[in-house]
Amino acid sequence: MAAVALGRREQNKLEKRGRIVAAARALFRHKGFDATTSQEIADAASVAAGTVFTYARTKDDLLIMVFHDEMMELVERAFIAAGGAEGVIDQAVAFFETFVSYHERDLPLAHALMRQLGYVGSQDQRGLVSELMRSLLGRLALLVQAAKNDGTVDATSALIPSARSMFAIYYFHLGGLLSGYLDRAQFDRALRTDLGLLLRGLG
Amino acid sequence: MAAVALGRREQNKLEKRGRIVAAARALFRHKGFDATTSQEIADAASVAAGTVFTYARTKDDLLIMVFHDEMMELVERAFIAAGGAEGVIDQAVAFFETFVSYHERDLPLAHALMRQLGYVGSQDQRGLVSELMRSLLGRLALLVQAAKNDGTVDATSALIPSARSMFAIYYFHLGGLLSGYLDRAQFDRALRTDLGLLLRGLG
DNA sequence: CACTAAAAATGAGTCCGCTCAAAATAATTC
DNA sequence: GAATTATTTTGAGCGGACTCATTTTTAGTG
Repeated sequence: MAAVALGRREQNKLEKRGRIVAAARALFRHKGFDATTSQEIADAASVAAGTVFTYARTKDDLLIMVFHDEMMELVERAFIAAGGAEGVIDQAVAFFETFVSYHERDLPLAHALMRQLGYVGSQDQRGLVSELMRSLLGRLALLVQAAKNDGTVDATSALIPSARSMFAIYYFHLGGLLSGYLDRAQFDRALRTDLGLLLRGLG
Repeated sequence: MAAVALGRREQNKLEKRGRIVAAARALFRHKGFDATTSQEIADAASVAAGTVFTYARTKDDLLIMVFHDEMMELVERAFIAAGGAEGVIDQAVAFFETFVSYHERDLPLAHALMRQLGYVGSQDQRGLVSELMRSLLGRLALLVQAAKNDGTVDATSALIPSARSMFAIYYFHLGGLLSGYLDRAQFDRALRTDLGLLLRGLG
């Protein structure tokens, strides 16, 4: 194997970090974010209480870390799911529903995550979040590009603005769903309606 | 005066609540949200530590309360500001810039507020937030309605979906601004671009 | 007015996220 | 391989949000 030029130090750190994030993930899923104490995470990862905070500045950072990897994969799955649909709207809906289905398995945790995404504090977080956002908007932009080639979408529409507007609409309604303003059916309807509006345009 | 059918009890509660929220507002502005302790708020309002939490379930609730009244007024000011512009886009931009200017006077506090809006916990919060949202979307819808009468906006466009899509776009970029991904100039540009896209439509 | 019931205020105490000085461990130098 | 330096781990301790049994205040009643 190449690239095993990591000393014992780096090896250990990487492995320890993995244990901590895995412990946090398991506990967050099992007991919920708030009900999980940093001490429990430390115990489950077999490290001292303080060690947790050398790998994550705050408990919130830990939440972002827990989601980051899974979400990066989800983006790919969502993109594939979108490919199974016809037309930008249905593709976008399929894309976003992949995320919603994922969140529906643990709504409270998804809610906790959304709190963090709305409040990116540390530099570490910013890095992880913007990486995720770039990946997600990139995939969405590919869908728009394909529609432009089809002639469904106007050739002059800018890719990134289109993608982020779609995401903005999704994200707004996701907030409604997770905060309990909308049920799933209302969410689906609102998402489709507003994406349709974006495609046709107000004017 | 009519409607002074409030007993001493209700009077006192109302007055005390006012003192607590005012104290919280002053301290949040002066020291920041995190740096302000609930004990300080209690002291400034001349109540015991525990009393604060009979008027607000959590410190976060207090933040929502602090903003609620001001934001309700801001909606009206934003609507008036929008009236000074021509065309839906410029009107919407003027509308939203009223909020941004307001937030710019205390970006960290605005950031803290946004964290809460993304995580509505208690029933109390839901009430305040949805009241605010209804008011805001209502005003935005009036702008769209006016544009429909002008013929600028298609007569078939649904009012509420249009208004909330505009808001979703604004809110997404506001997050970028407050989290430090965008500076003010980038924010302004992105907002205008994406609102324009919504008006013209992708298709 | 006394008296009782209900509501509100109180503040000492609990719990938990996070810090930081000291201890342990790994890398480096001679 | 001993001594030195650099990095990582540790866990007792601190600060602060929030709780709840007790006390105080108000509203109702004869």
